[in-house]
Amino acid sequence: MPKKPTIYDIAERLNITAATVSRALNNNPKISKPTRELVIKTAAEMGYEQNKLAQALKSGKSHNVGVIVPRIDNNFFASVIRGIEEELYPKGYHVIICQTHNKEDLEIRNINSLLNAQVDGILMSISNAKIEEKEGFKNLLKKSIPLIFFDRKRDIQDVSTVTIDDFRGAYESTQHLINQGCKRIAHLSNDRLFLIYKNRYLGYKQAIIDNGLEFDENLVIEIESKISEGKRITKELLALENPADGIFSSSDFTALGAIEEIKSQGLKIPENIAVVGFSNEPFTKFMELSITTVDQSPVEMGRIAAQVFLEEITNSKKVKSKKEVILSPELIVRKSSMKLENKFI
Amino acid sequence: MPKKPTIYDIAERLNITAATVSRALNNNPKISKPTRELVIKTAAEMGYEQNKLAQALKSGKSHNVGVIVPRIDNNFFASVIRGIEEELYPKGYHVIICQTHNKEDLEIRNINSLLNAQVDGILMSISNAKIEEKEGFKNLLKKSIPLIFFDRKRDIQDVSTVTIDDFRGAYESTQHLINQGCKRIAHLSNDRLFLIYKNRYLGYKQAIIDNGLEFDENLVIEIESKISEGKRITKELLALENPADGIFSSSDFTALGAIEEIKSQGLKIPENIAVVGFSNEPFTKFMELSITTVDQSPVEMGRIAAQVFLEEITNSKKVKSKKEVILSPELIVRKSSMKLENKFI
DNA sequence: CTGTTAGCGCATTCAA
DNA sequence: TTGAATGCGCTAACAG
Repeated sequence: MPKKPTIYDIAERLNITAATVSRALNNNPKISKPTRELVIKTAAEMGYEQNKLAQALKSGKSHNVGVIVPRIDNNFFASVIRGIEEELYPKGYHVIICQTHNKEDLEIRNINSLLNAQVDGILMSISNAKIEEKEGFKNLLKKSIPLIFFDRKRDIQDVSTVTIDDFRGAYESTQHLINQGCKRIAHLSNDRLFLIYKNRYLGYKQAIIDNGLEFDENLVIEIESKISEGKRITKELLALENPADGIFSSSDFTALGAIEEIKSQGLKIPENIAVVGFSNEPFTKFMELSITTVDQSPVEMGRIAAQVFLEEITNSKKVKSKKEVILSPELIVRKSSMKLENKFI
Repeated sequence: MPKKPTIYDIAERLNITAATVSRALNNNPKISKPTRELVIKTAAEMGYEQNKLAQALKSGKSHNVGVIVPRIDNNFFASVIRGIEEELYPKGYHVIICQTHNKEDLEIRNINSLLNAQVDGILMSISNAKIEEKEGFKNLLKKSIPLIFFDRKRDIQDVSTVTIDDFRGAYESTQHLINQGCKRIAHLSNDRLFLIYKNRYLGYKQAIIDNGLEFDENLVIEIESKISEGKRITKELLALENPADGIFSSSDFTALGAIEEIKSQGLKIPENIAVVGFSNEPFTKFMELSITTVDQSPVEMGRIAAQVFLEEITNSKKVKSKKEVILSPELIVRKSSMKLENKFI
């Protein structure tokens, strides 16, 4: 394995100095055309490749960004990461992945570890419901590197965010269920310290109220985003004396659990109970009883988050500024909520 | 934003030298306990954090590994990456993600770009059917860093691989279809320059022959792993004068396309045609007509690939050696191939 | 046990 | 336009 040539090796071969080589390779204007061309040609011959580590150490820019998500094998997060990578790779950035598994301490360790690695920015979907109270996070805020939240965010000064309009997504979903004739709609929520769940809850509530239906706090339940949890809680909901005739779930997984439970009890979907999920996970489309859901355009979300990062890194001279991007949700009506008589609504 | 303290800052404060600080921080034995403790305490007070870039430049180890996949928003690859990340993070490595979108030239650029970034190893599932012929790849082979192929591999000297036993997975799938009574089984294949597809084809063929059925090359079709392609080709298959009564697909996506087409023609699954896919994508399980498929334990595959990397990085003094890990596939029988009379086979 | 020195590979300032 | 010198932050060899 031959040692990698450095700019010194090529300088020596050409009887010039490393500085000149560096300039030639970096399109520095202060260099003669013949020299530049000679250097570039020789570099190619010698199989020279820039050592980005050295460059990074010198410049203070690693050209790496860290992305922190609960887990990557989840279509939503994977798609966001896809968008981020696609946007950043052409600009010369690499994407470093960290998973939190929803462990609060692991998230903080991820942050520190990325900071040590000198990432130029961090894009994350948080796992700590009150992340702003953690020491490790405060530490991150003090740095001058861009920090961007996507999807699961908290409102924190100087931290830009990219989300969809969760309130609207929830409002439209609930309105859709009401249009289908539902009168008593349950809401499978999640920890509302996370703004996305809070906003979905608020959108749901507002739609109920705006339509003159009775808002019943007992029909709102906070559970983890798991199929089994959806099942478990739906069993309870169905056992109520006055059961729901519609379910708006803040997660496709709990919606799926709900559907399984409803079917196992011999009830019809959507006739007896209509169901709407959230996120447009692939399985919601492929199922025989396809699930109505809200699309969050995750790839786009990733792209935008990456763009916000690029803007912030560019305008870094200016004062820190916060940018909030809110994408439009798209309600995708499928069989789980489409009652026959209303097929075209 | 206060400037980050370096070991010099803490050395100055303590009236000692940076070398001593470095030693204290790195658990070097040649240092007195009081000094070490004082340094550690002071470092903590000053909010010191190690700059891994400098360490990397000095040591030649970035503690980053590159992972190259066609795309990340695909459950199989996302799960492999999950496994890799989980295995490597505790060892102090970060995972850098690159996507090829199945573009051969992009894959080569990804390799170069990761090499520039001084990654300590590359784990990849290839997009170039004959990657060994590409200049950029030969270049990578010359380096002394570990290279590991997972899933989509090529047999190349010195390159370790982690795959499942595709031959066996295919053989068992086909045998299963035969057990269900299928006599004329089609195979939706893919570019067989990729060993995984070649082996699946060979396993299929062997099962046909071993069972004394007629092997008909016309029933083997190479297509891209897309739902639409599965649909298109199934339409052709069904139009044959002597159509198939079973389909073994090397991809869940083409299997899904096949199922959609079969159903749209009013045929029954599995009664008229039984279908088996490959990969155990989540949707195969959630569908009403769940799809029989072969599980590749992707998270495990990622973990193993990471372990192979760690072994190679550790034994780097020795000669380069090639390791081949072959995981067991697991046939998961579901409705798409389970004929009623054979429910328990 | 601790200090001194040097260098990883590069880009940039100051001279010439 | 080019060369010489310096430092990014850290570690390791060599002294002492």
